[in-house]
Amino acid sequence: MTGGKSPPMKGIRQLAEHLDISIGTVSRALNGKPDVNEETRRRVLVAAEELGYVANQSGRSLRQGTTNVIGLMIESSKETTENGDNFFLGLTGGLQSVLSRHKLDLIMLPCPSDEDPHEYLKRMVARRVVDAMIISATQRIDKRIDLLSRTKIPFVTLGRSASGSNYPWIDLDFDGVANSAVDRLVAHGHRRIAIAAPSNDINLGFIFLDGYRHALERHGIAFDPSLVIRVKSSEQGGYQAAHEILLLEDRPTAVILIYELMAIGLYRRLTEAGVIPGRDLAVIGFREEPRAKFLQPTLTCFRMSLPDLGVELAETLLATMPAYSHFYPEGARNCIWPLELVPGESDGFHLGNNGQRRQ
Amino acid sequence: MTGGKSPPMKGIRQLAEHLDISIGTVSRALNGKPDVNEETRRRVLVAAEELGYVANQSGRSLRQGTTNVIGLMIESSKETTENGDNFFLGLTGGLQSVLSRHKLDLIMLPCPSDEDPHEYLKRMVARRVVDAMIISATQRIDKRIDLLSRTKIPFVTLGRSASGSNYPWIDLDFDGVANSAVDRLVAHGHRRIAIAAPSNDINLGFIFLDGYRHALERHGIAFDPSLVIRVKSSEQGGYQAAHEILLLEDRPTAVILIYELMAIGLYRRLTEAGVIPGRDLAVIGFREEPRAKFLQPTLTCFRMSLPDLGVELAETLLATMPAYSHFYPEGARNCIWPLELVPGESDGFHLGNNGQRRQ
DNA sequence: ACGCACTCCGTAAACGTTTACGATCCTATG
DNA sequence: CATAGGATCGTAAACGTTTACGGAGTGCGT
Repeated sequence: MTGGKSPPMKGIRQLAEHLDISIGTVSRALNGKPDVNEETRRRVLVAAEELGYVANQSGRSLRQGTTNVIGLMIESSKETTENGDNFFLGLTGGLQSVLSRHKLDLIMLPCPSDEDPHEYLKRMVARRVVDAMIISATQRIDKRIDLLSRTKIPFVTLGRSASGSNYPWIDLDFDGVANSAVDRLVAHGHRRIAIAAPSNDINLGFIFLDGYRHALERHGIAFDPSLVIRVKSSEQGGYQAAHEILLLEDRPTAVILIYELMAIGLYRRLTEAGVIPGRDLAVIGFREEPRAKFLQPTLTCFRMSLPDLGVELAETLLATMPAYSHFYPEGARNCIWPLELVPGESDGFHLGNNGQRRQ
Repeated sequence: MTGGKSPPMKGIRQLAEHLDISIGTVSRALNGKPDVNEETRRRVLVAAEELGYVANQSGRSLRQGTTNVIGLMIESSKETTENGDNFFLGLTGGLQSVLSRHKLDLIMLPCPSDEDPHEYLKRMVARRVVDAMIISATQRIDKRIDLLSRTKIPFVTLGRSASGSNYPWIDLDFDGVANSAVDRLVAHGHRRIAIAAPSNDINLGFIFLDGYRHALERHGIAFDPSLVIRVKSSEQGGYQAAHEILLLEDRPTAVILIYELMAIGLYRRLTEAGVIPGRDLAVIGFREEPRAKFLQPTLTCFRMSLPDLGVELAETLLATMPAYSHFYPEGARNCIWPLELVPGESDGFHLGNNGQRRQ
């Protein structure tokens, strides 16, 4: 029933002429400004709906200096691409539930793999295509944070950098995960626990390793550098990790993986060597994902709610934006996001020998 | 070394004043227009780089009526979010490799799960935030196609609808996949082949089933409606499918899944019943994905190159855009994207009994 | 009758670009 | 020398909005 007669609507001017009202009043009516008769407002809204008029974003942005768009930057590195994108999609639901309340739209900005993320971000920011930014995969030292602070673009990062802490970030509780994993394994009698993590450049890996060391310390277990396997967070990395573990003289009885995707490669290499995960080597992975459910034996790993994390990110971001901060007086920032352990079979707890070798 | 002295650059006017050149000339210099001295152009470019000037997108869009942004709409349905997939991110690389050649940027537009995709698209289109659209998950009858055609926004769909065929689309070769799967199973002696597919509303399922029927026909096998299992394309759907298959009186010896994620649920239910995939029931899945590699026995499925598909999509889209069509004179449209079979163990071919029961 | 306050609306400027048009200068050609 | 024409640049209009400002009308109290 709607629309279909006049040319598809050029702009607010046509709408004003059609109503025989001034263009300024139409704008005020549409934007809920006070100085307009309720009856006229109704007429305007009806006509707008009828003719399918929606304000041109460029004109509006140009005038207001604001775009009403929040950008979620995702760098489609080769790894990310392989890993899958349900992480970001999982986030969007929660993000949008908060943003839409303020009539803000979310767009995802995939950084081309052949472009420097810093340059890409710079371009996007300079072009003023978004009002604020959410960035992830934070490096230990990340130029993007300086850029955003310097240009005064509101932002929040998923993952903290090592640099100054005076910016809003949210990070996963890698420390807690490492501690919890070690605790669980030690309680099961394990003393030689390996860890597979990427280079320390990724802050994630750094914190993870740190938590691991502290947990060992807490249990009076000496830290053995040879048990730190440096591999990529991928299937191949997992294969490589298993390979190196098998070569160790005093072979560990357990291994903690920083990423569940590594488990598939690890399983494969172990199986080749006749070593059965869960029985001969306890395995704990990091994140629960649909994929992890494919594994046999099922992987013990950690779960988090992506939608809830999205909500937290959005609220933290809005709290830093002058136009919206009064909605979020707490200004909650620098949150460490908890994860919950999901028991599986890969740590061997389901087997009879839940030996309380706790000396 | 770059930037850092003057206030972060307001606009082209400041740049012009700084150079003591008229604003028009600066614009022409930056945009590579001919009427400008090469020496001045150099000066302008240098100064722009130095001061970190990048044209404001809103101003530019408003004047030119073009945004230089291509939108990839992704609807984050509950299934997509939960399932986890690398599909869209896998596409972006190929898309961008083509788009960046024309200085076009790609943004991903995630439709909120609580908003009608059609309304969402309408909003985005009306606001003129993108020059063209790529939409996916096409329904058999999809209002979005009418909307885009009516408003004359260039677009390409991934997946064809049942309606008029006079628009650019690219679709996966479900027909070929179904045929190839049936051929393979029949060559192995199977006669009772089940298929698990979603409702016919999804055009994908419709075409898949159609290919399946034709393939059976070709081999002189009667179509048995009871072998068509209608379930959701998810893990639960797979479980459900296995359950229903096990209940059938004249149990099929093989099953074709429309989505590899179903395999995990299917495997689980089969294992519960003591039926071993690959030995007692041949299984062929649809799409190769990192997570399919988690399965034991490995899944026979079909592979495609997502980056290449992205390239094809981008080129098809550009071919329909007046400003770029001359780069793609073929105007290639309506392409059916081929897939390649990846042999695994789940179809039992690796076992000795590659029985040539071919009557 | 006058002024004041209030409601409602129209006018026009401004946002940052791009670009059509015309002006200026220079060179070559007659 | 006059002039045509090319090279280079400046001027100003236009894109579609929003919004500060002021004007017209109305009602009310004095």
